[in-house]
Amino acid sequence: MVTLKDVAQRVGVSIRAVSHAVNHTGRLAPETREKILTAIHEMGYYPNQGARELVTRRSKLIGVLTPSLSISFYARIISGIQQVAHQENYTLLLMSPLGEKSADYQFLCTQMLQRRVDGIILNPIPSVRDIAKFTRSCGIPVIQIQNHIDSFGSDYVQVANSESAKEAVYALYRSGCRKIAMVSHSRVSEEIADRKRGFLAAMKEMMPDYTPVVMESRVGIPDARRVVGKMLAEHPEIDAIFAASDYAGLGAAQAALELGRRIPEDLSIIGFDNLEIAAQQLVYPLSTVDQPKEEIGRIAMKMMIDRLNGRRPISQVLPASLILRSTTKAIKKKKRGRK
Amino acid sequence: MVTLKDVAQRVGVSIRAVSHAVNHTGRLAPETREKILTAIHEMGYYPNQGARELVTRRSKLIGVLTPSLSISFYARIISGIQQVAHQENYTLLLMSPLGEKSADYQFLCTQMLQRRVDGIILNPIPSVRDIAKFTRSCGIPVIQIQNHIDSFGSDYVQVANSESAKEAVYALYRSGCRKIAMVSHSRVSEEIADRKRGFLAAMKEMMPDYTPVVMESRVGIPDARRVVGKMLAEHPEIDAIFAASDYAGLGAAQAALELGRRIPEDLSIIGFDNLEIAAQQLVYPLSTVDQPKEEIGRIAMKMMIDRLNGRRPISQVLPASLILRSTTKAIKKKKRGRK
DNA sequence: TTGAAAGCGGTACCAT
DNA sequence: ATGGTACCGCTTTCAA
Repeated sequence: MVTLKDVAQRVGVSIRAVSHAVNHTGRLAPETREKILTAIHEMGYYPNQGARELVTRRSKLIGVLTPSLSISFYARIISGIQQVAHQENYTLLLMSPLGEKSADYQFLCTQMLQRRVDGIILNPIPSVRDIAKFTRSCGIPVIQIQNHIDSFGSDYVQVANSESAKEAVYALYRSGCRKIAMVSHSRVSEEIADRKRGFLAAMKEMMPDYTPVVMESRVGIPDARRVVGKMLAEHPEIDAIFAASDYAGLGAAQAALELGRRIPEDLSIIGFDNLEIAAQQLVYPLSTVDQPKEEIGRIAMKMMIDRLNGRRPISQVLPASLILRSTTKAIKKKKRGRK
Repeated sequence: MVTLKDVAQRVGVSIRAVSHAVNHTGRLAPETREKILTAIHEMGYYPNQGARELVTRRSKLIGVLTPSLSISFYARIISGIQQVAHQENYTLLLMSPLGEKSADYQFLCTQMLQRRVDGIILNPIPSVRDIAKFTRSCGIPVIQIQNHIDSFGSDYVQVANSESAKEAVYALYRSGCRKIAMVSHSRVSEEIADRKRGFLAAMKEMMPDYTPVVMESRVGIPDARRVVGKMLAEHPEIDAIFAASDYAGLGAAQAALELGRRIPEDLSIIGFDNLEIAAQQLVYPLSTVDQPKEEIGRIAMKMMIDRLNGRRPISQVLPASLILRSTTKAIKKKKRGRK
């Protein structure tokens, strides 16, 4: 590997001169700088970040902790993060645990600490609390996505869960549905709870006398399918389901189909997240609430950079938009129709 | 951040002692070591990898270059890589380009070089050749996944593309299909070409007198759908399609459905890759050739470690297995039926 | 404008 | 068994 010193010797200047040429900093005679730059190019010199970090105390590395890479949802968020990281010359250390155990997460934290990441962008993961002590102890900034747990500080970006849930209910109502149920998730997280709150509020607003059915499933299509199967058997009057996630929505669709219900004529479904898997259904592409994933990522990284530069970023709650596909009926009324 | 020196002062030993305690190396009195270890724990000391790298010339960082994170296929491979990286205490630098431009890739290479990655695991990406010069010039080992382009060296792991394609054709044949067509991809890559070779060989073997229809689409569902629509219009006799990828398979299914064909009665389809999106179709989960993605990742990383330790790993061609789901008819004959 | 030199946090060699 | 110390590649202060 060619070093600063090598370049300096070759050009016949001091190490310092080369350093400043690389970083576009300090005062340097234009001609000297020119000579150095061409030498750098010729010799294929690349500054050693590790060495740099040692003296500047900044690794230019951002840890991104995510539950699983194979969920396209997070991949899109990461893509957004990447976009602004790229501009600002930061490198991402993408970390996701092998299993669910909190030991796995501790391992990831250890790795991030050893690499001296400048900050951490935290997607919602289980056993979040275990990690808090790591990040607190070394005092590196954390930006939370979707969650905002106090022990990680106050910087977060998320979607308007409650309001979006309301919009979904309104859409269902306008399309003629009245017996609207919800499938929520049992592993309680704040964002899911918010969606449920929004659902209940909207139901109360539109139909004060009706008490909606709400059931809970574990995350994933299979369990949602099981739960919705039971739900429809017990409450055959249900004509629409608002699902706390697209997984739940897809599970609901599967259950309904198995029971011979037509979608959307007999049962309408709206999911949440707009996962690829929901969009790409050949036969029943799912109506859903779209989270602006890349935008979320971009904003999170921008907030990170603000923090790193000593500024105080402001946490954001983004609007989510309804995407009506095949699992909802066309909306009548005056309002504009399906998307 | 607490340093070696801090720990040494606190315990009252030399820096060297602490270093050896951390690395479980060198000779040390058991009691000294014990004292040091507890101090390390109490003080929350984490060795600075950057500093380590400077002297050991090993970053313990492996660059993983991948076309897109949001394709679950690569996520699964990465998961496999992760598993063995974890064991061997390597950290992954996951890199994927923002766009398709080769400038993007150069940027990623620059980042990897600056971080002094010990090696690169290379998934099949466009403009692969541009990258070769980077990796050659610094002479770091490269393990290729799926491809094996000579300019990157001779270490690769891939699936038996040609043989697997043959198996798919046999399965189609045994289920009673005779007019079997193929949808290939136009952006020529060696793996796709192999699948096509396998397809043609099997067809020639089973039905020497029939010249199968082969058409090409761009990667992605929409274009496959367009191409297959045309194909079925021009050749209505076609009763089965072998697709070079699940995207093509899904596009084929969509086109067939639009033309009023029943699946699998009128048209059978087998894809390739076993993507999540193909498995999770509510109504037409796709029959496909499963690539053992995690296994591929694990093997790639193992090969990487072998290289890094001066051993010469042997490149591998793994078997892929047929997964028959809803888009193929039950196989008659003596052989065992659907999975 | 430019060069010399200190020091960042480690490792490893050489004494003791 | 343990301590002292040179040095890895780089930034940055200080003098010239």
